[in-house]
Amino acid sequence: MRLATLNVNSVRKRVPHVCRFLQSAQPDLLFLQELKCKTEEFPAKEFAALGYQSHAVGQHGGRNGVAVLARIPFKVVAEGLPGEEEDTHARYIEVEAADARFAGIYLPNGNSGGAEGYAYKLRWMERLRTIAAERLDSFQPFAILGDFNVCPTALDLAPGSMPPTDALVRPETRAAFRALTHLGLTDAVRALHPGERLYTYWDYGPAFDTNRGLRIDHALLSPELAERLETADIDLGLRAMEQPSDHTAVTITLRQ
DNA sequence: ATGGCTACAGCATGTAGA
Repeated sequence: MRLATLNVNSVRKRVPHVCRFLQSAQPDLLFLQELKCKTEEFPAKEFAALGYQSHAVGQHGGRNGVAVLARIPFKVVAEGLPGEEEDTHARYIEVEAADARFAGIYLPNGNSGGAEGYAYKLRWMERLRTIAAERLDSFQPFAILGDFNVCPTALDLAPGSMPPTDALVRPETRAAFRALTHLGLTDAVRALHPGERLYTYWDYGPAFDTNRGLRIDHALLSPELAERLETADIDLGLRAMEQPSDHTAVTITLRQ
């Protein structure tokens, strides 16, 4: 089974990129983030033509938005992250497929909106930890894929590319990420590539050519799925295309 | 340390991204 995640930075601008990725990587499930469109504007037909059914959670105002594309049967079980009723951001989708639960997330960046913007990010991470704990307590195979907006360690960003006060690397951010993984979730890319400098995001401009990037897109696996982990790879070709997203895709394969 | 990019809303720039 193949699972993938990609922050598209506007899905309508990235239809060719997503289609190329679907055809080359052939994921069973692909989670998208930063749709930047309303639900009804999601280009479902283009993906259906390639054999992928989809479900989008869009948002008014051209911000956020998450979706799942699947070539296997799936059922959407959540379109938002529980814990804050007044939270209208489209940042969470959860599906049931292949006898497992998969969450696709777009975790808040946390650099805008001042202190409240960062506080929202930390609250969101705590809400995610709560949900992850519930899923793990029920012993259902579970994974979280998406744009976490967290560089977990110093190995996960180009040296000197960020001030230590940035919301992606702040100690409180990293502690919240560890609180999540310490529940018993495995960082798939890091598990198979220990010690390697790998990035999933490069700023627009010269950053990709000079490989000054960040590793902020992750796949976290419950023990049942981590035992089946076979490969975890980052698609550099997708980021090298014309008019790309500033992120690229992470793909993992599970045995069976 | 960030906006030198990019995208969006909506029509001039402001906000956000990371």
